[in-house]
Amino acid sequence: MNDIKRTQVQRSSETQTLLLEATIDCLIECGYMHTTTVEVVKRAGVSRGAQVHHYRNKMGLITAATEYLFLEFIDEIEVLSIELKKSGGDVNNFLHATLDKFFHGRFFFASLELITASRTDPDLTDRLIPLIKTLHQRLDDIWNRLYEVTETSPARVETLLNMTLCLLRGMALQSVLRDDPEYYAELLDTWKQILSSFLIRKEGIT
Amino acid sequence: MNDIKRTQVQRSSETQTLLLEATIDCLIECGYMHTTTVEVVKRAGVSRGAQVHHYRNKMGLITAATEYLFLEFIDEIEVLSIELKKSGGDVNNFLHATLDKFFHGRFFFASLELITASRTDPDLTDRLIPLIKTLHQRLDDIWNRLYEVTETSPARVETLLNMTLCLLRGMALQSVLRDDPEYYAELLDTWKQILSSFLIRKEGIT
DNA sequence: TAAAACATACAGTCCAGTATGTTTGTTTTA
DNA sequence: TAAAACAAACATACTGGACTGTATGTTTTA
Repeated sequence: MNDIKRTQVQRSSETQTLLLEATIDCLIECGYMHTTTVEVVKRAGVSRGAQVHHYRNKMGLITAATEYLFLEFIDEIEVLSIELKKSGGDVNNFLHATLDKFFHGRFFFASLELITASRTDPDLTDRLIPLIKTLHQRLDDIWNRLYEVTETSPARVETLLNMTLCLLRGMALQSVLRDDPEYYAELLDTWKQILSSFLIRKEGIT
Repeated sequence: MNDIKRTQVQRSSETQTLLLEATIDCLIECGYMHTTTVEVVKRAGVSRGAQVHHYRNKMGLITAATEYLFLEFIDEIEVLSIELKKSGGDVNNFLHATLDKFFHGRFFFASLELITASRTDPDLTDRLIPLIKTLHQRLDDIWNRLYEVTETSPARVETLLNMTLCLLRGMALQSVLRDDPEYYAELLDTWKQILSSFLIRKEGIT
């Protein structure tokens, strides 16, 4: 046996991570509908008993995976924003990077499954709302630390952030049935033009 | 018996309508995940045998219901655009009406269920793509008949339509977990301002 | 040796598809 | 034109599979 002795907390932590990662992968590849506990434990390579030991039921597993996913996403954005500050990039850079996270990262499509499922599941809704609120709060903070609006802007910084997010969300959703990179590039380009005439980088922070 | 004698085509047509309506209702109220053939026939008030007679399997039922839904939606938009032409309304009116259809009509949330499900179901994707294409083509036509861009606009009419749709889509999706009418009103208002500086109503048609 | 972590087996439920039987409407024919 | 033959529409029952939750047994660490 090549069994290295692990502490209980190590064993727990490692098994939990395996389960949460598998759950997110499953959400993305199979959808909420086919994310079954059986499929998750199969992907995680642990037994059904282990899953049930750490997460009493399916809802507990889904909730924990969602929290895990959201934290990962916002941490990535945080890193991005710090790099942007350092490198002195412009609006487009951050926007582009955020878009990239949306389209090519695993955040959006996993969220899509969760949000769609929660629409008809009050239980899930109750669990997701606080998690989403925290996420948006942290996004607002990051955005506000980076930008301020021009004098002629028709909106506040938060409004422009939220419009950007809605636009990205709508584009990502459409991309499920329309695979057309040029189309999305054109939309995004137009939006960048509009946005950059209203938003300017905050000065004074290197 | 108060059985009125109906012809075969009448019987078929009425049963099919019952089934399609029930399917859409079920998609909205239960979600794709819980839209089972059993639940649909219960809502439609017909037997399982009747359903299977008209739609060989679940996929056939879903596909037919989707086509039904899309036709209904685009017909409503068509009516709206004709009324707009007659009354000489502006961009905001049509936009507002379209938004209303998105949020309060049954089109968006049923579509959301279908699109999300199709993301992990190649079979469903194949069936939805042609339906979606037709829908967007007809929307493009309507929009092009109504508007033209200003000389300073950064985009073509289609691009602005599609940005509008993405924005609405993103807002509607967010509304699942954030019930905040004022928030959406502010986003929409800002977008209207931006849009109206780029779009003008076509002349020459009463 | 007690408790946490993990594994296996079972029970109840629900669903899609199928098979087969019954009713209703339509066509044919005497 | 009325009855017989046929086909379409509708109904019921069964089958096999999948999933969640639970119960109970085994291994690993403290």
